[in-house]
Amino acid sequence: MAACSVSPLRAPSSSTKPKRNSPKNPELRPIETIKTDLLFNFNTPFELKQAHSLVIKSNKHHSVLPLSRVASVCALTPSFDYAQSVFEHVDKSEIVIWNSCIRSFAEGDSPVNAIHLFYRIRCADIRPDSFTCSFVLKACSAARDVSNGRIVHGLVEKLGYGSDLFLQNTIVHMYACCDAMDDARKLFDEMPERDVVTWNIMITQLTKRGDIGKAQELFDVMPERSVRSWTAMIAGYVQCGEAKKAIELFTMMEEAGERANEVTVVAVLAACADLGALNLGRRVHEYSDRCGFRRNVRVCNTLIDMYIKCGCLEVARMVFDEMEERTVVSWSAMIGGFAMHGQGEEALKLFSKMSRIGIRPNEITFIGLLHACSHMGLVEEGRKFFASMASEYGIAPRIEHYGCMVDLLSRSGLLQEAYELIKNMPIKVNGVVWGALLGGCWVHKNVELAEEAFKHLLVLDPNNDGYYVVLSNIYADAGRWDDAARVRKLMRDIGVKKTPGWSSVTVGCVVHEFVAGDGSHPHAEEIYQSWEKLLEKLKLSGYVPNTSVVLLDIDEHQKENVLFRHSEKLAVVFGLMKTPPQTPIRIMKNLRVCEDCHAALKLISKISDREIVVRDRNRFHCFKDGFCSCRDYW
DNA sequence: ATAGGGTTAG
Repeated sequence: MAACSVSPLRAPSSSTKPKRNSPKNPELRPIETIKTDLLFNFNTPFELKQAHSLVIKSNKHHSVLPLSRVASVCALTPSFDYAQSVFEHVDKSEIVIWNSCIRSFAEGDSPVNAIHLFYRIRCADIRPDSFTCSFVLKACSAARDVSNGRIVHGLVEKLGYGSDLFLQNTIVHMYACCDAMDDARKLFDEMPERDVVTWNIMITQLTKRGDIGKAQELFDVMPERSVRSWTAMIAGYVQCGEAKKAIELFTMMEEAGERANEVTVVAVLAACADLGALNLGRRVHEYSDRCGFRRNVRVCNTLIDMYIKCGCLEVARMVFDEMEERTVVSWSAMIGGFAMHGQGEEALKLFSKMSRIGIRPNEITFIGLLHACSHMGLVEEGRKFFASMASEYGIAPRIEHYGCMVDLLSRSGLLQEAYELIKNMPIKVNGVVWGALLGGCWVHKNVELAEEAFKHLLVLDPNNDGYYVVLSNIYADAGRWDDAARVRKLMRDIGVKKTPGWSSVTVGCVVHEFVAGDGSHPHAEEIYQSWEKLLEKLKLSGYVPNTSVVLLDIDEHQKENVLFRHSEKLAVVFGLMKTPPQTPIRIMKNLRVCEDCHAALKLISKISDREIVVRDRNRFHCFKDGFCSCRDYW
């Protein structure tokens, strides 16, 4: 294959034609072996010839499948002209066989082979047709090989296929995939004629690059839209974290009379998962049932994820149990879901079941498992899983896994061991890892190590307000008020702003949002009055406001007022007011629940006989009868 | 035989 090494795609002189070599590895294998391999399992020219003779004997030499297998092997061995001699007696034209072969390489694991084969075809002076070009361009996209892509582009023009719309689309796609967006855009702008696919390619590629604005511009002006155009935009908005816009667009799509397909459903469900939009999620679930989309594994996986992130673990489990086939993604989603909901035992049980039936875990499965161990304080179990990643499954732990381990160790009070783990990590430490140690230092009151962790955080992630808040809390807990104040001053000096906390609660089909201290809500007056009444009952049940979580230099009374306006309190009061008794209240919050709200919510669940499900930044808290599913360990 | 969306974690 090194015969013509100048440019793989230029037509060669005859001297560069590969020679017909004798087999390098003529190991003799009994013919029966080849038979049982169904003629397709050969890799040396010698085996190839044996297989060929079998193809002829079995009278299959007219079918493309064994022939393109023969051709594929030739592409990787020095038997190219032998393959050609095979094709001489076939009723299909030779280029058709090569095309099918290039295509299967282009769509397989090693698209580079498609490019190698194309080069051999050019070397043999065989004229590519437009299909050949489209397949090899597809391979260039997959291999992100823009230089060969450019050469094929030139060749397309030279061979007179330049005005073929199919090929133009493929070329635009190729440039975009190879990160040559300017070339793609230029070509797109210059195209005399475009079809809906052309527009869709541009839109999809722009959204993949996070350029949702430009994608929207094109979407707005395109002459006609297909389901795929809508889907690309919806998926694009989900990808860049704008789930609300995604759902708006989905509504518009329905109004335009377009019917969602499996891919649309996946994107919309992902948006519901992000927003905790259970009602829409349920509607899409029913729609998927009616359309038979539940046969699709990805639809089910996304459904599971949606229910998990909307706090409906049981429904997620039902969808999981009803699936016809499950992939590692299904198992990982479910394991991670149990971990997120504080049901570590279930997560581990599911993992054993998964292993028993022979599904190999991937790196994401382990993130769920380590989370589960962390939430249950299962240090030994976690250590074992962590070690088994490399030793049993050949998966190198990534930074996220180290983060989980540091979290597990430091939450369990093994702060020194966690610190050692960080110091001996074979990969670069990030803020999340130090942040996990800092969190452990808060729980276990270790000021010195907290200072050490914070030192690194100040370098790695100085704009993250959470770390200042935690360190300040640690000082406050230790009675070191001056130091706590110093941290707050440092925060001001650097210009780090505290992320405003918000919570949302769903009432009927409407999501109501509350920001901490919210006086602007239309029902603010009503909510505050309700809170005062609730507060009396809370105090009778033993609630004592924990003002230490308020890090402002104000007096106790003012601190209480700040505390009582925390967004999750406003949201739960509103939920109690506006939803029927006994129904669960579902709340979402952008930050972690503070200690005081956590204590209050436990009591509220008891006093008002309600299940309160709170989706935190990290996990779920399910408050019921005065207890929380996190067992106060979060 | 030809081009364009999608799942788990962070």
